[in-house]
Amino acid sequence: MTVRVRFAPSPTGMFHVGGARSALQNWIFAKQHHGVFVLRIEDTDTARNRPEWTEGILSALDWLGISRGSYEGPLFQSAYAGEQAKAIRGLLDDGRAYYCTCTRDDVVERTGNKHAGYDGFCRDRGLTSGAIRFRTADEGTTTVVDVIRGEPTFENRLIEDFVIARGDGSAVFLLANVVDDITMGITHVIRAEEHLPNTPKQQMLWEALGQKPPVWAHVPVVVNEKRQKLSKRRDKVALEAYRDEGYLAAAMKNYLMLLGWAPSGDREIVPWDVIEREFRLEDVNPSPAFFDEKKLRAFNGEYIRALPLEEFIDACEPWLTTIPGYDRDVFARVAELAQTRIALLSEIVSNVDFLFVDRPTIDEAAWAKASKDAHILPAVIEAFERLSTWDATTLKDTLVAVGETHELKLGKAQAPVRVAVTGRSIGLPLFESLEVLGRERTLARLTALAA
RNA sequence: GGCCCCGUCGUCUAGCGGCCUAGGACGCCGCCCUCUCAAGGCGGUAGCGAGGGUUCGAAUCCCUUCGGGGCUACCA
Repeated sequence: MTVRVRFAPSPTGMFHVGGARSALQNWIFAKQHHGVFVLRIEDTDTARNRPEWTEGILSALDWLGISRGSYEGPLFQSAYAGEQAKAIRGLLDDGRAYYCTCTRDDVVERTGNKHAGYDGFCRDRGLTSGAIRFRTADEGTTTVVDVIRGEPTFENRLIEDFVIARGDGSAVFLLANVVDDITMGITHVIRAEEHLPNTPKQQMLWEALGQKPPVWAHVPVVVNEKRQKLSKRRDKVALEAYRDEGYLAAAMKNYLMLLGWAPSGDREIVPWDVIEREFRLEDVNPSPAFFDEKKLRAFNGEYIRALPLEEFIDACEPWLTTIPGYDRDVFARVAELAQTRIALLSEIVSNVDFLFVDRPTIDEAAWAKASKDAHILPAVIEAFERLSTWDATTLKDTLVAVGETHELKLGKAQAPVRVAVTGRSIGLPLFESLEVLGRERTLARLTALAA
């Protein structure tokens, strides 16, 4: 039997990093077993269903290396309404399901317990319309065999007769999800732990529909610093947001896979093919993992530094081309110096923008500090003007000399020059920057601040 | 409230009865290097939630307890 897994996101307008992790895990599992990865868009909630949302999912997967055409789909849950209706009909005919017209309030009123599950009021009323509930067993237990969690067991009497279809006949998630999985021949369901409580219900459905349940694997949820499940509402969860800040896909993938799992040996930053080879679902740590952006950022810095120079330059361009006057050749001359100084690609802008703008914006706090020694500027200008060669070494020697006559060490002497020329107190090595900037522009900026 | 899951440094993890006076990574701190800032090098900080067992021996097995989380819709 060939392995078939699925990734089934609902279109919400952004791609959740936790979803990215699940997608990657499913993808690797399929690949390891020479199986098939199915992408199913769960679009049955009309409130969250827009074509562009789906496109967002496809491009996010693309970014992660799960490219279009390399998997089955996208399939749409809405396209399987017929199968779902058929399954519901069958369950009704078999007496496994029944119509119910109770509202939540009715149930609470009858049971006097706002936490109580459905009381089975409509079981034998022989209704022919309303929502449809699945009749669960009153005794016994349902055991879910889970690759990561062992065998969680649930008491059937505590599982209420749950709704499988709305009043209009359309399938509800629990049922639609199962019918689609059956229709698509899914053999392994790898998804987030939040679905674990649903699993006994879904397993009952698989069995009632005459199918052997799939192998389940509930991976731990990704949590925030307060150890709550990462939510779109309060946390930074959009994969797109990280991408736009300049996180590299490779770093993100590596980091995501380390949430709940680790490759062999005392190492964490490893090539993707090692992860693909070594990852084992059964080795996934069952406890929730904190999404630590600090660590992700450190990983990203390492990945950026490991980039061949040309690739680094290419990778920076989407951010650099937003600077008027950007020139690739000029950037290429300092790229190597910038590479060790950024952890996010977006940070490249503040490191090199002074090379392209007419006049840098002077950071006030930086100038307030550096201007204490700004009295050397006229002497620096004079010395620089006399230079016959304009290169980093000469510039440095010159500033050292000027500094000495003013009893300023290089560390002090460079400050006003740096701020005047780049606008900031921190940045690329100064003399290489001046060399690339050129004599004319350097002197103009020094003169402007010397006053 | 009920059900279920989880519990090793602040964080992510290694560990699957002796190799552990618990290893690595991020963070943090210090030192070195140094024109700023990084990068790099070196060193340091810090943990088996608690209590009972089982065993010659427990981070590893069992029980209890405490703590955290998830689910609990005619959403997915």
